[in-house]
Amino acid sequence: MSFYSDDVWKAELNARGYRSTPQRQKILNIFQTLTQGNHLSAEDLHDLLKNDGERISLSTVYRTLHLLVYMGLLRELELAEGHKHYELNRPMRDHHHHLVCVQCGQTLEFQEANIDRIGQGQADSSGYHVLDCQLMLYGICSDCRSRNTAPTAPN
Amino acid sequence: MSFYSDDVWKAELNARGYRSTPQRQKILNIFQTLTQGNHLSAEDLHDLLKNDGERISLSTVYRTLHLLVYMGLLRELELAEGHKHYELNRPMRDHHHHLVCVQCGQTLEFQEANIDRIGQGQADSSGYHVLDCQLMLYGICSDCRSRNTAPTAPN
DNA sequence: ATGGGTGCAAACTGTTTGCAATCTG
DNA sequence: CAGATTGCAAACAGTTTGCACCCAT
Repeated sequence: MSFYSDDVWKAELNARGYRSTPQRQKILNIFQTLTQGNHLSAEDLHDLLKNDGERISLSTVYRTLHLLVYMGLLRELELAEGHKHYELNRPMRDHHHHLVCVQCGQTLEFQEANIDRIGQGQADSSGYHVLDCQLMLYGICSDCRSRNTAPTAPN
Repeated sequence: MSFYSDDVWKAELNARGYRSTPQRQKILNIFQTLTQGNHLSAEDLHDLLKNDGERISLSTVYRTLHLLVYMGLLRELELAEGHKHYELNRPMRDHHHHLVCVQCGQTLEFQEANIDRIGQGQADSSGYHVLDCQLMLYGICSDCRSRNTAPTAPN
């Protein structure tokens, strides 16, 4: 299920002028072994590493996340929580989209190859190299709608 | 070009237990007269109001933006700048999507009715009431790609 | 040995909140 | 008049940055 072995990724990093470090290897591995559909915040990832007994600072976590997004290996998700989440970017397969309830934060995932196709087409015709393509649907789930019979204040 | 006249919106607010205030009216009007394709951050909006001689606090701007998103009148955009932008939500017409270059931040808009149709279908079958549907494409524009012959560091 | 990477702590930015005063219905 | 809304200032969360030390290449 791994896309990059440690040394292939090391080569990839070196080719771009970056260096392979234990922290970077460890972080990529966490994402590569993460169950499909899970996503981590910077804080989540930091805790996870700490619990694993790793010695790593939150700054390095942030710096590595940026690097991985920049290299196209991770995708950055803006869900309902107010902070970013990250997951492995699987451009061709298992690529999915998100449906978020703006009231309770419930998040559903779904796949839809047509969207990726359309997005790819748009990017091509604009000369962009696609790193990520996400359809974000924001709405109100049926539970919240039924709970809303009485007018409620946002927040 | 206005969707809500001041008193129709007042009625809408009252029907939901909210009150119409000069600040809220003013903010909605700004968005309703904003040129299609423009979007404002909370700060932008606050400056705009201040320059117009309005007396309004940044907190109220934030609170009103939340309310408008919650009511489905605005859509919240996560572009490349690190803070949120808002624009009028035009569900049926002029609805568009964004293509963002993660390196230079250049943003292109495009329309694609099929996406909205697919999104709507997904939401329906999950029991969601859609407030917003946005396809976000993140990539690297051709200018940045050609500028990238030498490896560059992120940030 | 060179210069990229890390950890730490401090700074920063955008956003939220508590509270007293004010305005709307 | 009751209760929703505002402005202010202080608090907050997540993220970024400067710098001295460390480690890959």
